Amino acid sequence: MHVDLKTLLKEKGLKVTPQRLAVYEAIVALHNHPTAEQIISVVTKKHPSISVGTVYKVLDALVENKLVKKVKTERDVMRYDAILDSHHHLYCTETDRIEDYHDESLDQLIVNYFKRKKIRNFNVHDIKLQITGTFKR
Amino acid sequence: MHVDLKTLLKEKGLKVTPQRLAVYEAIVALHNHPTAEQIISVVTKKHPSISVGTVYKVLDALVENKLVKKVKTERDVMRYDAILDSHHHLYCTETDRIEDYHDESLDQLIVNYFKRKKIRNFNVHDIKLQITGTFKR
DNA sequence: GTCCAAACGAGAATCATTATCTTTGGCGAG
DNA sequence: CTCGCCAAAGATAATGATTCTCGTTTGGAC
Repeated sequence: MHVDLKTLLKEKGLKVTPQRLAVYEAIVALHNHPTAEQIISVVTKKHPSISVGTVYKVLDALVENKLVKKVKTERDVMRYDAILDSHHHLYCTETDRIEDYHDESLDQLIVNYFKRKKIRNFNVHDIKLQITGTFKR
Repeated sequence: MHVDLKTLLKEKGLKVTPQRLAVYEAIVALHNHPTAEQIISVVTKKHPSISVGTVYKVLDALVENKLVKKVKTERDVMRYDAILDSHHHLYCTETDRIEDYHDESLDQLIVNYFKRKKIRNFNVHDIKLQITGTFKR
């Protein structure tokens, strides 16, 4: 079950527009970190009148309000992700696929580690693992 | 002491050119993950005849041969880094500064963790931590 | 229904990065 | 040391994702 975007937009004082709903739907439907290009392609299929610039503006607005996440890979364009919670990423070096990786006990381990060991001159807000490798066939 | 680039290039069967030396020197001198733009600026100060395209080609060649690393941040252009070993990154959300973070016991902890717990359908090659936060003043 | 800031559409502009094509020069063979 | 080949450099055009501009439309408070 996904949160209702209409409600979230209203809470943030943002207008509910068909364009925003369409873009958000597209991201949810595509899951797995689509690029702006993929999002545009899906959105314009249903709503051919929505312009490219608008999709980018909608994405920015959603990111700004933490309804969507922006991800960047080593050799790639931006990717977007309907937000859920903080998670790690598996990067496949062969196919460029990105998958989410959730692992609470790993998170616990790391949090505990940094509870004991501080980094000099640095306040840690968030830690994400970038796990590169290959998917088994 | 830094490794001698000349030797490394020769080993890889690459030609030793003043342009490659200059670019590599610039990265080493700048440390802290310069952008291509910063590298170009430093390089052309000493060697005004080196063209922008060449710097990019040199960077590609160095990355290709694992003499330099390419890093991408969330809202930024590419950054480069003279390679030494695998390390983690501290990202400052306030200043956009990136610093290396080495921590062998942390690496050990994580390696051990994944030695016990495998990820379904995925062969891990490398794990990097992306630690975001702020530097203390 | 009216109003107006917020959002949109269309397309131009930006700018980091790539590609193309010609010229140069590193360096191994002789 | 000289030659010749081919990788590499130079100059510049092209690309392409993203941003900007500006005139038009519209969500939603009143």
